[in-house]
Parts: sequence; structure tokens; C-alpha cells
Amino acid sequence: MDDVTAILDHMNPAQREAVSAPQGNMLVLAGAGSGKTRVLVHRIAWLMQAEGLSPYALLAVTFTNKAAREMRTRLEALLGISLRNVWVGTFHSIAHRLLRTHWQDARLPQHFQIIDSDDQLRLVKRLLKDHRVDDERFPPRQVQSFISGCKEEGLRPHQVDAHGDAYMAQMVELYERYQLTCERGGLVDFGELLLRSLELLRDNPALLAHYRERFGHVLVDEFQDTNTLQYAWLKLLSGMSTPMTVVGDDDQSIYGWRGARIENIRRFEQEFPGTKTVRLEQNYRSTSAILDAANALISHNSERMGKELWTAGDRGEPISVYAGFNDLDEARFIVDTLREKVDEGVNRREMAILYRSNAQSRVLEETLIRQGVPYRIYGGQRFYERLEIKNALAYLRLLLNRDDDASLERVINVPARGIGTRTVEVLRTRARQTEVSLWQALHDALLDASLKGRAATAVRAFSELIERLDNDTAGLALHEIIDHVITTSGLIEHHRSEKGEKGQARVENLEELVTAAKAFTQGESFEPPEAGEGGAALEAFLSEAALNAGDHEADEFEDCVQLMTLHSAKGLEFPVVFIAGVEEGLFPHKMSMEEPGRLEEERRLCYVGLTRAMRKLYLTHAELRRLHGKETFQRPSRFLRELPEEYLEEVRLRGQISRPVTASRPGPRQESVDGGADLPSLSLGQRVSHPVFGEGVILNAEGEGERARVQVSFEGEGDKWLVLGFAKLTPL
DNA sequence: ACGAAGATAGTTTTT
DNA sequence: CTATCTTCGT
Repeated sequence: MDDVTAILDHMNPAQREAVSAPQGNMLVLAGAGSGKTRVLVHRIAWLMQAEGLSPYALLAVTFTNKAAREMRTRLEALLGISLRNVWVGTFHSIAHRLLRTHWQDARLPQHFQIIDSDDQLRLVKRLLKDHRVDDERFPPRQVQSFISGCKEEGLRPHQVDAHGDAYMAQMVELYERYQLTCERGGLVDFGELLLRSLELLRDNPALLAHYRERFGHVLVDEFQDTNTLQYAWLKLLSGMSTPMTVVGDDDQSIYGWRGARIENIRRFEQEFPGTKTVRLEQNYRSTSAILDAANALISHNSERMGKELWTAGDRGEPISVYAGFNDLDEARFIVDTLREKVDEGVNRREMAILYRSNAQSRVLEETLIRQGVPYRIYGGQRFYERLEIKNALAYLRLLLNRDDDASLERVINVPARGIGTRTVEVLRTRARQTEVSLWQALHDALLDASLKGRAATAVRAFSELIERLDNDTAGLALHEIIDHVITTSGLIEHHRSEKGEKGQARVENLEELVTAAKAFTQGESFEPPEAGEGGAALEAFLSEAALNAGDHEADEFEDCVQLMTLHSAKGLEFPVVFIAGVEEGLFPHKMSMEEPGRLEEERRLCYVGLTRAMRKLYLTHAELRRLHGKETFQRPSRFLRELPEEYLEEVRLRGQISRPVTASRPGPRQESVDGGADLPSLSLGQRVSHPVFGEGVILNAEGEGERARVQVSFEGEGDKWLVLGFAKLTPL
């Protein structure tokens, strides 16, 4: 590319402004479908070609591996050069890289291992047992999230103030003990990667100076999702002097519950001097009906940074709203519509069904199966999170580090080799009392004969197995090591003998692990300091497995309808989108309805959902739904009422179209349900009296004349549908 | 040491 | 309802 201005070809004015701004802090408020990634990639290209930034002076940070991969690929394609070893990666992979390189300064063992949230939870559970902490009062998950939460806030145990509260004090103590366990085992969790690398830079001025010098420009994607720690990390690294380009959308901040701080993007302009803000508001994805509806919805939120999506394209079809009698009817409508679309020539992969919570997928799946529509669920368990894979990884980790208690416990009796809970308990007690690792305790116990008989034999056999695996695999290639380990440890055989298809699948997964290792050795992008022989490759592979647990996607080939939660839909787009279960209590979820802040996050989630649709959007809800085993009357979501009716059309059975959903709209523009001359005239939200059920409020209505039905919420009696022609309702 | 029966809880999940 | 965990029995 000779002429740098070619980078700006085919860009709209806002995009150009963002891409070609001179170096300096910049905030790009990138609306959904506004070409965000393109701007990011072209911005980098511009910095290099117009500003002379070296690829090695670049630091580009994302949240997901997928995003990092995409950015790297697109950048390579645009620049026509390889960007291996260039600092493009997730927060965690970059922190990891820093820690591997400077493990001594970070006060970490050279071969520290990364544990994922699952390992972390196991560790916490173990801790609670060991210290006889009541796990009713301190549920492992809560303890885990407390620990992660502290780390995300950048707090070490001694920095957490319990305010004399016994409960908090206990939590802090658990955090401290957890940290000790990790230190002893050379284990680093996700939060620790970031916190430790922050401390590494903070406490080593020379190192910090080196990196500040090195990075000429820092770019951050999805800035609205950064947590306190990540924000502090960026601030430290940039030193407020290295220019930063951050890209994000406050309206798409949906991970507050995971520690993301929407304030980070809101205050960026004030905290970083001379920040130039560019808004990308032109949308290239959706019809204007969809965009206008989404704009209207999100305008109900407060403290927005302000942004309105628009398109040069057509208004398109209205948004269809379907009210099912129950969840089955809702599913039936969706699947029928899906099939009609397929008949019209739409590919199944172009259609997605989104829902708030995973439990909702069940009814949808059943209906899809019954009607023979291929589908794929996006999400669920990932490759490196599978039990059999984690077992194999645990063996591998023991090869590198015998003191990894978590891994040792995981596989000491998998496959079963006669080491029961009794024996493990003895080892644990000993390890705790003498403050050594389980592996050490195990050998001590064998030496002083406190383990005897069958237990001793079994434990010795295990110890010898690990040593033998280590010896036998010395000098082998990575995939050979893994192959040898899963065979010799008996893992393959263990799963082969499992009954059902499950065992078969597990064996296949283990074999897949060997294949993955082979691929990893070939395509490795990050070279650790002393890469080359098997051990270093194994270490890199294990880290990779923890940091990049594998994709959710599978079979690109089969043409499947996509099912996923609204959260996992972020960043994706589909020509046809269904959002199911748009009901109060479900979406917004009842757990998030009380606090205004959380309700706004639900609304942003809805905004994300709406803006996934390119051409056609369906919103469905059910009046009656099975929830937790019992039938519940559901009211349409408030979000439906927040969409302007001019963009909506209510769909009745078999595609018949009736009036807009004004039926559920309280307020000044009430539609009345006129039952006819001799029937009472009623409106929604109105109080009525019934001879049997007493007093209630009208929630919903449908139909006309004699057959019109209204849903009334009676005090003490619950919600009921009543036919106006029969029920004796008196307006109050 | 494994399996069956009972108890329990039940949003969302980038790393 | 149903997935998951715990406890108890063999």
C-alpha cells in the first residue's frame, strides 16, 4: 500500500476521523454494527503507515481469544505482513506473557500453572473442608466469587477491610488461605494473572519504564467491559503518556455482574488528557425499523454517553411480536416460522433464537427435534473443560510440577486404583500439618510407614506411575507425550469401559487432545523463553489450554439454526433473529429487576439482542410458562412496551396480522377492549370485580366481541384468563 | 467403592 | 421439572 490514504477508502466520515486522528488519546464510541473492528484494524494500519509506528510498538488488547485472532488475521490481511510475536492478545494472554518472561521479578516459580475457574472452585471446596468451614454459611461459589472479586478490585487479603464483621473476616481468611495454597502449588488463577502482572510492573520501575518506552500506542477493544483491575493495569502501563485508543459502547455493557465497570468508559474522557471522542453511529447491519426500535428502547436508560444508530438503508419489515398461550406454543410458533423461512430460501444458519437463560433452550430444542429442524447450541461445555480432558491435563501438569495438589487430587484415583477417600484424607491431613504438598506428604507417609498394606501399595503404584510417565516421555514430542500419558495412565481404558455412548465420546475427545497437541506444536504463535524440547512445549500447551478453552463453534458445514443466550450473541449478527421469553421476570430477569442499575443492564442486554438482527426480528413471549416445575402466568416484558408501536406488528397464529401490541400498553394511550353493546367496556390496568374471584386488575386482553378474553390478576387467586361473554366482570 | 435414593436449588460466563 | 450434590446402604 503506497498511498496511506488508501486506508481510508470506502469509509464514512466518522470512521475516517477515528482511523486517521493523530496520535493521542481517543475514545471511539462504536455502536452495534458500525464497523468497529474495521476501524480498529485500519486505525492500527494508519498508525503504522502514516505515523510510522513499528508493529513491535503496538499493544492491542481484547477480551476474547476470538476477537484477538480476528484482529490479527484482518491486520495481517490488510498489511500483507506476518504479525507473529506482535502484542495482540487478550488481557489474560498478555499478562501471562509478561509473567512468563519475568517470572523471577513476579516472584513466581518458573513453571507456574494457570488454573481455570473450575479448578479454582475445586480448590475452594477443598479449603472449606480442610478448615471445617460451614459451607452452608460460606457456599463455595460465593467464596470463589469473593476471591475473584477482590482480585478484580486489585485487593490482596491484607487490603480488604472486614470492618470488624466476623463473616467478612472469615471470607478474608479464606482468601488468604486460598492464596497460600496457590503459591505453594505454583498455581495462578485468571484474576491472579492480571493482578500479579500489575504488581510486577508497579514494583519494578525499570521494567515499567522499559514497557512504557516500548509501547508507542495502546489499543483496547470492548472497553466498556473492563474491570477495575484491567483499567488500573492499562493506566499503569500507558503511564498516561502513551497514547491509547479505546473502543467500546456503553450501551452494550452487559457484564457488570462479572466485575465490568461501565464507569471506566464513562470517565475515560475526563481521566485521560486530551481525549478525542468519535462516535460511530452509522449502522451497516440492520433495517431502520430495528434500529429505531433499539434506539427507543435504550433511551429509557439514564447516564448514557449518547449515541443514536441510523442507517442509509430501508425501513424494512416491522418487528413481529407473538404472544403464545404457553411456552410450547411459543416454541411452536418460532419453529413454524423458521420452517417457512427455510421454504422461502433462507439458510438455517442465518437464523438465531436468543433467550435470556439457558433453561429456556429445552422446550425450543424439543420442538426443533420434533419438527426435524437441525440446530446447534452455541455455548455449553468447551473442549478443555471436559472432564476427561481435565483429567488428562492433570496428569500432564503433574509431570511438570508434582506439587500441584489440585491436579494430584484430581487423578490420584482416576482411573480407580484403590486409593479411597480414607487414604487421601490421611495424606491431606499430613500435608496440612507438615505444610508440604500432597506429593511430598505421600512420600513421607510411605517412608515412615504410616501408610501400610493395600493403601501403601496403591499409593506407591501411583507415585511410580507418575515417575515412569515422566521418564518415559523425556525427549518426546508434545503429542507423543500426551498419547503416552493417556494410554499408560489407563485413562483411555477407563473411559472405554464406561457404559453408554458417553465413554465412546470421551475416548474420542482424548484422541482429539493428541491431535490438538500436534496442531499446537505446528502453529504456535507465542514462543516462551526456552521453547524447543517437550517440557517447554508442554508448559505452553497447558497454559494455552487454560487460557483458550476452545471454541464453542463446531461443524461449519451443517446448516443449523443457532440457539444461544443473549449474552453469547454479543458481537454476532443474523439476518433473522428470534428473541424468546420476552416476559417480566424472565427478561428482565427477576433477580435483576429490583435495582435500577441492574435493570438498566438488562435493558442493554435487550438492546444487544435487538441489534443482532439484520433484516427481520421476532419477539415472542408466553402467557403461561412452566418454570421450576410449576405453571406461572407471565406478563409481557416492559421492554416490549418501551418499543414504539409503529415498528411493531402483532402476529397471530399462522401469520395472521392484527393490531399492534397496544393491548399490553398502560398509560394515556390505552386501547380498550370493547366487548360490544351489552358488555362492559374495559381497559388494561383497570380494576374489576368478579363474583367468584373478587377484585383484580386487567393485565392483558385479546380478541373482539363475545369471544374477547382478558387476563385478570386477582388478589389471592392469581392470574386468570376470562372470556368476556361469560365472565361477569364489573369495572370499578 | 460404587450406586441408588433423597435433598436442593434454579441468570448471564469473554479469561 | 431436572440437574447436581449429598448421604446412606450394600
